[in-house]
Amino acid sequence: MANELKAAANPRRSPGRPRDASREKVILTETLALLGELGFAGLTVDAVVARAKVSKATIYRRWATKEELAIAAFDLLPLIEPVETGDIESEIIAYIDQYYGFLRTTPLSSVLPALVSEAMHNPTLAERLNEVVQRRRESGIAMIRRAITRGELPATTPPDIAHELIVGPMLQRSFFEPANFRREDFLVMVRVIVAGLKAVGKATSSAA
Amino acid sequence: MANELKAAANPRRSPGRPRDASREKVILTETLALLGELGFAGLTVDAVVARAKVSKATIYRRWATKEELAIAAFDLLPLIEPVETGDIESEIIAYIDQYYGFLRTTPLSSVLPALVSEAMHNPTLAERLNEVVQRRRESGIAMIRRAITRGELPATTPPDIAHELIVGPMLQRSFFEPANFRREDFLVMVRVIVAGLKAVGKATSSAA
Amino acid sequence: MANELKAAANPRRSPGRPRDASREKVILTETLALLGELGFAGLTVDAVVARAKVSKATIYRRWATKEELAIAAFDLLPLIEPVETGDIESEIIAYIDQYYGFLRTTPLSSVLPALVSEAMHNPTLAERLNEVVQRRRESGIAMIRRAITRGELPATTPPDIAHELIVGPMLQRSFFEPANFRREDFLVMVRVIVAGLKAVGKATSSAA
Amino acid sequence: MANELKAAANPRRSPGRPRDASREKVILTETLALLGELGFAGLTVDAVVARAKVSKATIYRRWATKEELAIAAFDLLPLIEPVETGDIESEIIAYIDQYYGFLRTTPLSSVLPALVSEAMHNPTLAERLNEVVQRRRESGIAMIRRAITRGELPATTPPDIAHELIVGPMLQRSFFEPANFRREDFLVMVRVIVAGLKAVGKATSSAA
DNA sequence: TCGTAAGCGAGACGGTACGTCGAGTCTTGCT
DNA sequence: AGCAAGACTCGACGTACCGTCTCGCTTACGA
Repeated sequence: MANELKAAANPRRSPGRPRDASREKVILTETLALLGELGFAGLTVDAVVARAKVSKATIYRRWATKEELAIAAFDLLPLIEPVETGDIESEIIAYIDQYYGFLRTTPLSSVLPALVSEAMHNPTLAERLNEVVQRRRESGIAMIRRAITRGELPATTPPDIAHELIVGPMLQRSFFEPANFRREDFLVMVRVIVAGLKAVGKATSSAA
Repeated sequence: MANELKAAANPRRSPGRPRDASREKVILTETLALLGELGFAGLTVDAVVARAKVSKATIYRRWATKEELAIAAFDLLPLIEPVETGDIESEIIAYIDQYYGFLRTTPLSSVLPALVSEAMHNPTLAERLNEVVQRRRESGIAMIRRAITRGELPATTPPDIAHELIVGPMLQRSFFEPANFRREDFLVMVRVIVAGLKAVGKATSSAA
Repeated sequence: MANELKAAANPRRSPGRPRDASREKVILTETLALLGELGFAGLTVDAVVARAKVSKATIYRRWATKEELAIAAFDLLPLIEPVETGDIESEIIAYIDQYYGFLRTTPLSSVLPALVSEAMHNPTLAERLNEVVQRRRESGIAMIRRAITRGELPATTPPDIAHELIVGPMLQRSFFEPANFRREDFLVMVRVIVAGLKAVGKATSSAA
Repeated sequence: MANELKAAANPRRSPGRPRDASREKVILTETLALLGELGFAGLTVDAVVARAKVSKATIYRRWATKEELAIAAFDLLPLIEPVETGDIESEIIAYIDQYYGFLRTTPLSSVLPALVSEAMHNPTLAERLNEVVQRRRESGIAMIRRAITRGELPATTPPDIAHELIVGPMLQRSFFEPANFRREDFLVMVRVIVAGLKAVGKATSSAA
């Protein structure tokens, strides 16, 4: 019968009024905006309510705490999109340049440390945060992998560790001296890292 | 009379009862303990008051905000004390080991990101935080300098940048994956960094 | 045709699916139960929804507010049914006994004051409430009238006022000291009221 | 020493900043005003906060719930002050007139039923309410006692029950038909009650 | 037999108040 | 002045309830 067909067609449709996807969007957009203006500590759910013309219940129905809301908003931020030039050093520089762009134009630098801090004492949040951060790392690691495939970096290079060598100093600079995010310093660091990776790879392979 | 002598000896001595230095100690100790137990977000001044048997006024007479209090407490943490073995690679590893020790036994990982987050929108705090962090860096940079003096690292090595290459990944790991602070990963990273510094130094000096 | 006959027979029949009368019953029953358990302030429409397995829309299609719903539920309560013994004093006592029974077994004492309170600032509700209360008074007033007809009470006795003399103290006791609803006190009061009505009636008629 | 004298003079003085009595006054005054304007259901603590320029904490430090606050405010209302004319019937009429005055000029009629309703399911509140109501009854009962002392009412008259006969109908009228609080009706009722009390007293004493 | 109009359960939605909690300030009496 | 104690203002938190609305589905009637 028709009923059976319908049920079969969309068996998982839950009853009741479905959630309004547009609410999600408005909420996260305004959250992100407020995060940019005031930082995480200055973010209040009441302000989101006021600006998104949404009820508190609608927010808390979707995210359990202010922190989870912030992560969700944070997750809207664009990913870094590595370019492939064939020269890993310049690729990494471009990667850093993009990161720097985000740093200036998004609430990244305010949200991220706050969430990290909170995650230290909140496993649920830690997991959520980890998912998001992990996903953001992928494109960078892939960039390293391509350089290995190209033979530009040694085959024994561990991509995630190489990536960590790049991102670590960037993170340190953006957290502790965001005003001194000097490109020339990173040029030096990238040169050291790439040289180091090559040198260590050579040693390893010749040892083998 | 004795009074006149006292006044003459310390002309800037303000009138009234002098501050009780022991209060400072109790407050900071308890603050640090609470920071360790609950993290920065979980820290409340009322809790400090309760545990230190101190009045709120006594706290706010010394530090203007909860954040400044946290920095002051944080500043009590011991510094890393590099050992000098003559081999920079093993020295760095020892440095990392000590850092890891602090990570497990102090509220470092919780306090630091919270303060960073707050500092992003609060210049006063940013400056205070910078002072403290800067001081903590010094011993590590000195360690690099000694390696240069010994001739172990090229003379052209910029000590602060070298230090940043080491600390960055450590920070990144301790913030985002504190549970995976794996020693073997750092062994690899340190080898790459040292090799890179040497390689780049050689290239630079031969080019000169 | 049959259709025309039907339409003619019930010309005002509105189109669409007719209301399900069973819903009304379930809703009011559960409302009354909840009213008994939690009182008016503790009553929530959501709880009615949950227990009656009914949708909110179904409730609000029938009653405009929680208050109206409560009145409707309240109106289900049985009326007092006076007995006729030929002796007005014992009849009144029986009347009070019945009232006391309701007091213990129905949410009367909780619902009534709440509705009264609300009615003070809500004319619509006040009118609805008045209708219900008025209807409940009738049997008691009729009891007085029969006593007048029997000649037991003076012909000049105003039945509604006599009734009010009886009900007033009962109400006062059940509202402010429900735990002290002492039968012996009412025996005294009834004796006074009946004696008073007779004495005043005699004076009035002899004066006339 | 002086210390001991002081301590002895005021041994129960609790340490810390004492509560500001003026806050209490402002809060209760505004609560009463709002109660009058909006009734109990319309009363919100937030509105009290706004009008009294007081913080919520200051309110909740003193009263545990909105209901207790309402009782406290309610308790500010003036008591009925019976006049002594030597004629109990006219005294009762004057008593009723005063009550009627309060009914029109105070939030009595809105607050009282709401509190009664709530008290039915809240023993703590019930007790608080009972204290207040009991105190308000006293002057009326004393009025009856004086009439007994004067010999105007029989010595066997139970004062509280006589009082209840008067107040009951008044309560019933003010709760259910506040718009029809007709003086002439009460004139009749009072005549009946007084006549009844005298008649029953005579019967009792002659029987004895 | 089919379409139209309403009823129904489920549950999302805006709004509003609740009572709690924390930061930072102020006010006591005492030192 | 400093100190312990604790009241005070301000403002956000997360919860709960009201009354409205929007889904997909069902039920009756009338064309």
